Amino acid sequence: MLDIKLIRKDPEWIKNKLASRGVTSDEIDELLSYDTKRRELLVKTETLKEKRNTVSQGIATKKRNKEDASDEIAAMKQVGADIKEIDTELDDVNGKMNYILVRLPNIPDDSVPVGPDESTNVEIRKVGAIPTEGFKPRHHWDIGEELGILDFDQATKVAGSRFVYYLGMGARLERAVYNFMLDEHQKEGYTEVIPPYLVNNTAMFGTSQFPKFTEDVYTVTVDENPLTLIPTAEVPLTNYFADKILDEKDLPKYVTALTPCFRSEAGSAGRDTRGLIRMHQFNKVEMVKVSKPEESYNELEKLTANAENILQKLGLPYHVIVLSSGDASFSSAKTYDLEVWMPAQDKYREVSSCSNCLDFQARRAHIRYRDANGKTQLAHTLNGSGLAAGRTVAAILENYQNADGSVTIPDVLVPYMGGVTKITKENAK
RNA sequence: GGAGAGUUGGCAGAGUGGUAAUGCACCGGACUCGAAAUCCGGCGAACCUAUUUUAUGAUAGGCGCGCAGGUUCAAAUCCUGUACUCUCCUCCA
Repeated sequence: MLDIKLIRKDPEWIKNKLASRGVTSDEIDELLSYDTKRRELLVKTETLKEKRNTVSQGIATKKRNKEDASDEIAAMKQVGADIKEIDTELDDVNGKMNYILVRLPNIPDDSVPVGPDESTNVEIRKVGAIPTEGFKPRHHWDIGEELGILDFDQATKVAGSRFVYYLGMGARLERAVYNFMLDEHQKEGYTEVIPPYLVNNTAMFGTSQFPKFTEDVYTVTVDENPLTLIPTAEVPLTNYFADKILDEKDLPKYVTALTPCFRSEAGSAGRDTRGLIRMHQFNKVEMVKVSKPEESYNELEKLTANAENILQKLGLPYHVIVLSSGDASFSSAKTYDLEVWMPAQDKYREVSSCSNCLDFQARRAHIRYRDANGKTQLAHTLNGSGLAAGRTVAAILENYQNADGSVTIPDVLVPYMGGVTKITKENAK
């Protein structure tokens, strides 16, 4: 959520900044008119409440002295009615203002390319050589099904489309991948967390998935009490700090978690219908940071480096892009995507998204810290995948495939695979 | 699932209709070579608004006793709903 004071102070700047994020200047004008109205009503009602408080004290004194106070009480009856009326109007205006305010995306950083969508993203760097096998690379789903380590058909029968069974060495490989990631992040100073996988609406609002993106998630309701299956560990990890006032000396905070992620993928029908790329349920290792404002962009670079470290150690070619203003996620001021090379698709695919949300989530979730002067300040929050496990497995299958259909295990994963260096039809189960 | 108790400032803890005691902690001062102890004084979350100043504030006011409503001139206090915590019973990986 943006700071209404900031919008009030420089509306033209905000309009300009949010233009490429699908926000019209009319929306900002409407928002500001509600803000003006709201403040007028606040002054009115607060003046009346001050009067009520003063007179009520007088009534209390009189009553204590056994004097008659019926004139004051009669007068206050009207004041009370006036207050009620103004407060009702105030609630209405507040509601209208917040409806717009909580749906405004974050302001892109000055370093972010301005543009409408992914076509205006900019490549920052390319790492690792794209492999040139002497054979035509096959898709990971073909490799996986042939080895018997992935079963999409039976998963479709049991759960529906966009689900999968990992079997034998496939399951083992995924476990190796995320254990490796968690171990690496622990070395970088992240605290490992196992969070709740279902969260309430307040948490979903805190990280700004709600109210705008309710259709992208699965929500279960028991006795009228709705809980949402987390679409990313960002939600429970960031909300771990909700309603807290941290000590400046304890910042930055680094946490990491492996969780399943659940996404309805509404609106992506027909895209990536095969393979591990776009599932309703997938494992992801997430990194979350809470930092002081002046350090958050430096922390974003370090966070991105932590994610890149995984790809480098796995020997997977990738590139880093900075998302343009129109393509970045709702709460992000700046996002780097890491895209891994998928030989069979002959293109890069996203495996990580690293974002600095500034105080956008902190304002919603009340994540604050006390600075050296004892003043409370909003902290900055960051999050990044490190990495999506399923997509990483897909990338390993494709990049490490051999002509005979077997898949070589990246060196760093061999210890996690119990010494196995290659998945073949023979050892796959 | 059943029964009961509870939720108040960083912590502890009073307060059953008149506008949040008190203690500890914290800050300043005195005493002291310094500290502790003691004494004196101060400070009570977070948030919002107005005025003023612009830097990191000041002043006034509102709000605030888990949350949301209601009754009342006035609600921590009464009523309704709800969340959570604890204890006991039941059940359970």
